[in-house]
Amino acid sequence: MKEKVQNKKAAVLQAALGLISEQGFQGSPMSQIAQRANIGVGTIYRYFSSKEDLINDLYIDVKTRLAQHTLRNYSVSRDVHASFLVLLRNIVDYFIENPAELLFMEQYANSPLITAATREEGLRMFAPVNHLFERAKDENLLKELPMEMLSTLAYGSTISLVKLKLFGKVKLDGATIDAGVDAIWDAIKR
Amino acid sequence: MKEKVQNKKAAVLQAALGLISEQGFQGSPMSQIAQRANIGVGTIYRYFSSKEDLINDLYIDVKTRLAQHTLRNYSVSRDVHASFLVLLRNIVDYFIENPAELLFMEQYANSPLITAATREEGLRMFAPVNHLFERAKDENLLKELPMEMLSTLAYGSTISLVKLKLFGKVKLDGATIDAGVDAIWDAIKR
DNA sequence: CAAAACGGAATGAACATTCATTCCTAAAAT
DNA sequence: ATTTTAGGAATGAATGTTCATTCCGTTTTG
Repeated sequence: MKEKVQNKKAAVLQAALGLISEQGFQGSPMSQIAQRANIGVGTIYRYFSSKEDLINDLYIDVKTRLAQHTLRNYSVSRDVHASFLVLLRNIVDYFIENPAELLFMEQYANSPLITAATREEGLRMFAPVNHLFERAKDENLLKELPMEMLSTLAYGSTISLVKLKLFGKVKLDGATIDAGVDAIWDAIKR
Repeated sequence: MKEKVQNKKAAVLQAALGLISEQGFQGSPMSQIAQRANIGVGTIYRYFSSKEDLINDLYIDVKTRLAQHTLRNYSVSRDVHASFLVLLRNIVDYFIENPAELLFMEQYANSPLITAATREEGLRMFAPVNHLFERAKDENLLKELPMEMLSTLAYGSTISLVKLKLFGKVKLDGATIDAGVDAIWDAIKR
């Protein structure tokens, strides 16, 4: 059944995500991935042609879910500032709920294991975000700095925020995180 | 001669840094490290008891140089805001000059390969930076957010800035980077 | 019952580490 | 001044292990 097929493929992806985020790609044997997914080693190769193929599929898989969550409650009708806060808060919430995804993305966002095509595909999913930045620029809300710099600053500090919440020694409540997101806006706003 | 000893050990560390930053720890065989350092494989084991020992030594090595460069031209007599800009700019400059160090640090700052003791030792080197943040807080210059959050935001966006300069598609001149550092201050300042 | 899916043993390549041997240098002997 | 000797440094072939991938007998599906 197609259902079972999807089940096994998804099981492999989930097992791989957990192991790779903890131990890295080279530190996660196919045998271990199979064991964690409760299937035989050989079965993995029915769904992925190689270990590299597996990690590229996983990259797309994670990025897809991230993009979906990021764009939750996002609407072009809302004003730019509010939209910006919603997007950042969505990213924060998603990674707080899914730490393995964060570790995986951080480790492989710039890895040579991820092919250019895969990376390209991942980028396309975030087009609305770029669009929002353009809108902000048009409305003169942003500092006069290269767009890439503004978005990179925003994303970089957002990730820092999540890491602090997940791995830091301090406890952060929702309000404090919101204040952090506001601080990020301060960095890029005119 | 002692000189030769130091030369070989340094050669191993340098070779390992280059390879590990590009291919990761598990992706960098001792044989390849030896080859790149122009020595025999066995020789590595005269200086490092294991591959894990090597990466921990390398971590200290890199962190030491980073701390030195970060604290260049830093003086407690200068005012807080100026000191802050100097420190961040030093970090940016160091990593721009040493991309392998950046990639290495990003990959292993939170890796289980780095022992708690090693991490601890690395942290101690940045005591003056924490001190500066305390001073800023005492002078009421910072937002009323947890210290860890402010420093994390600052460091995270600084690293983003460097990555943009190193791997981004846009060209960034010194003035633009300075403007970026200013933006980071905007994020944390009251 | 034929075809597809599965599992895990088998294979061969790659690897970290060891260790018997060689190399180098500098002091001792002549 | 030349040769001998000694000991630490360096080496890389050999070892045992781990791993990705393949292969093929078994089970499940339709």
